[in-house]
Amino acid sequence: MEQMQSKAYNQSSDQEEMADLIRRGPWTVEEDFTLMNYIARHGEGRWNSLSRCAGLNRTGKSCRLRWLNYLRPDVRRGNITLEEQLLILELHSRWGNRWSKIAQHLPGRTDNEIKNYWRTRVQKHAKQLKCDVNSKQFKDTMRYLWMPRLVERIQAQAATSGAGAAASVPPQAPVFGAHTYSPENSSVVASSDSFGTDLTDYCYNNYPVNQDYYHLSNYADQSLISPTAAYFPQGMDLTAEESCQWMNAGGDISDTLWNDIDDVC
DNA sequence: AACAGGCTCAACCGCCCGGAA
DNA sequence: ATTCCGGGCGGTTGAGCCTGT
Repeated sequence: MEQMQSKAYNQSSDQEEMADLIRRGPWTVEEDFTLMNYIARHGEGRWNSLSRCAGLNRTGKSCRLRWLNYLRPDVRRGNITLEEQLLILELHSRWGNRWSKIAQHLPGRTDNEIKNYWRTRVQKHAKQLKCDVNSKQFKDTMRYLWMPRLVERIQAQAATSGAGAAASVPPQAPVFGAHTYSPENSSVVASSDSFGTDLTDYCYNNYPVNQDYYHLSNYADQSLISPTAAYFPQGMDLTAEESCQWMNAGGDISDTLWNDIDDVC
């Protein structure tokens, strides 16, 4: 650690004096404590002066990042849930790499965390499929295979969790109007924003209160019972047959994808 | 047990934007 | 109108951990 921290200092001659003052690299417990204490007493913002006043030899940016991504009390860490994964896929298909915007709809998750999830999990699959993450091919795979699979697994999870989970469903379980989750009513394809809005609003409103309240089974109707039927509707860019052909053409790749989807899910 | 390769994620970088001076 | 500064954002890096051999 000592080595790493000393290595982290700038080493150019002109910057030597600065390097003595400005620390970089991993934060120590003491620094975290100092930052948290200062923010508790004075609030956040004006990060450069905050850093100075708090006696932290860090850049303002570093302090801000540490606070927002790690120290903030409402930061949630740990595994991204199935529901969160689905939401990320959905929102990313709408907004692209607007991580902070996506993060706003996943309470407690930081843009950094979502970005990392996307890069390590989602991009990995694009790589395995030998296609670009922004290609239509990969987006179709996500839309027609990955996301339905996620919904399927979420349902299965809800079913196996049994009455206990059911009991935690809020009295007014969101049905999201007449909308069911399928690609055509997702804003990915259709102009309607209703699914995304409803879903994200629901997540935002309920997730911080009780995680159990947030599960997609509540707004899934019979169309989700058979994802393959529900997800390859008429008029889609890719028909079920085309999708199957495309996947089968991949041979091992398709098997790998399914396995990976299960792994990731 | 030791090693290599892959993966994760905290942290940094560079760019951009908006507001104040 | 211009410059400066704080803050936000997406992209990238690399140390440490994990896993397979």
